[in-house]
Amino acid sequence: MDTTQSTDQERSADRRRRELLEAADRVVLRDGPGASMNAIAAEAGITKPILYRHFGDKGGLYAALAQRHTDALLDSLRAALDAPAERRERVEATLDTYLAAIEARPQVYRFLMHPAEGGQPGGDQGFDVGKLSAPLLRRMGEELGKVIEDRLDLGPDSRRLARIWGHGIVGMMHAAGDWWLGERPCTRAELVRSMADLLWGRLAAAGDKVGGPGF
Amino acid sequence: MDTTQSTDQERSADRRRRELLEAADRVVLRDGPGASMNAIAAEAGITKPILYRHFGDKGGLYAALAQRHTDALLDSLRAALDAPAERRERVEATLDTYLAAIEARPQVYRFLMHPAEGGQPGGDQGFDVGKLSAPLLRRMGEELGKVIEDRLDLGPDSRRLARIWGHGIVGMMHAAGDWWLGERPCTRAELVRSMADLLWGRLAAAGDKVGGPGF
DNA sequence: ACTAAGATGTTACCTGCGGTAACGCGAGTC
DNA sequence: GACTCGCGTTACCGCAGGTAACATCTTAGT
Repeated sequence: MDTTQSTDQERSADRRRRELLEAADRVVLRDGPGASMNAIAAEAGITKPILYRHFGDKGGLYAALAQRHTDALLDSLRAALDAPAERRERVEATLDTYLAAIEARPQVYRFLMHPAEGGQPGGDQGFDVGKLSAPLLRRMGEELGKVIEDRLDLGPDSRRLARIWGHGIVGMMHAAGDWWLGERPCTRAELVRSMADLLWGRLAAAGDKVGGPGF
Repeated sequence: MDTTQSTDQERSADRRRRELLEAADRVVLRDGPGASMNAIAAEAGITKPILYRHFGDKGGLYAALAQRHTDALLDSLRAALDAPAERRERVEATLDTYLAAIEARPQVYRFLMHPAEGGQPGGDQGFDVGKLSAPLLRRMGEELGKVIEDRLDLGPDSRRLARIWGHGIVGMMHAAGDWWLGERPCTRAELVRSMADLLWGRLAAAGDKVGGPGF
């Protein structure tokens, strides 16, 4: 009759999907990535085939799960990036936001950076070289690149330069954050300051060490 | 009798090990990471248990394999880093060396950055947060950190700063290289120049864009 | 009211993986 | 000749991802 029924069904299916995702989230948060489909289904109170009907395969579920977290994190980062402040302050705020996020929920972070391996045997041949690294890194790199291009005046090659810097800075943040999370060699604030110093050219400005090997 | 026998045996075992590693290398190069132990054993003309006797488990084999390539790449990088030239030239040479390596053999690169997932079910609980990212990244970060600390005069916090920068720069190189390898948005030389520009403080020096949103 | 359709859920199974136990066999040693 | 010991095999276990086939309950059509 009216559309309420179809919308009800639609809503029901959608709600179910969200419930499943939340269950999956709990399991991944508890068991880390590599959580089995069986475990996730059990947590959701159902059995495997339902998961497969909703998400196709494990990659689909993980992609859906990853997108939720990625979107959330990207929102935080955009907020820090858009704050009304000096450029250096904004950069530091963005770095700090990212680090705070991975510090608060390392399991989620680990899951986002380690997306399920993928690649079934057969057909993958011949230098495919697609989706090498985590989608989150790519998305963050692209976003930052856009922001840089929008905000900064970089001369003729502005577009190319901005994208390269976007991916580069995100990679720097990621690698340093990963190492820091493992070894905790200093406070978060120190790490943020040090990285900002690097981006502000202190590497180029530093003097050679006296008595160095050969020069 | 004399030691020739034991040395012969030793040599034999060692040679076997090398043969197996080379076979594994071929398979990984062909099938990418995720190559099965069966496939590797078949390529070597033997069966699985022999692999397990030599390397313990899949992680052991992959670790041995990874170390060969990692050592080779690190040697190249050290050479570029130690060249007698201006700092900027050395930085560019190092970046270029890395990019040339991943460009020449993307499958190897992919394998090195995607180390086997690990983590058997059970016991892994409770915020372990170890070995999050690829060992190659860590090693490169540490090495670069040492070089920076040795060469540059960074004031009081020299040690901390150098390590942070080491990991950060390596991460920048990795992420930008990964993205570049996938999309090929520019030449290698352009990428190298752009990254060096970033490290040389062009981000801080750039002017705000006129007509930007709000400032 | 009876039936047809379709979503929702199940059990039971297939394939392929990492990993291992048990056995076979040839070469040296006493 | 018996004993061991390195090298190799077959056959198997457990568990993962993924699927086929069956059961069920709701809803629509006549």
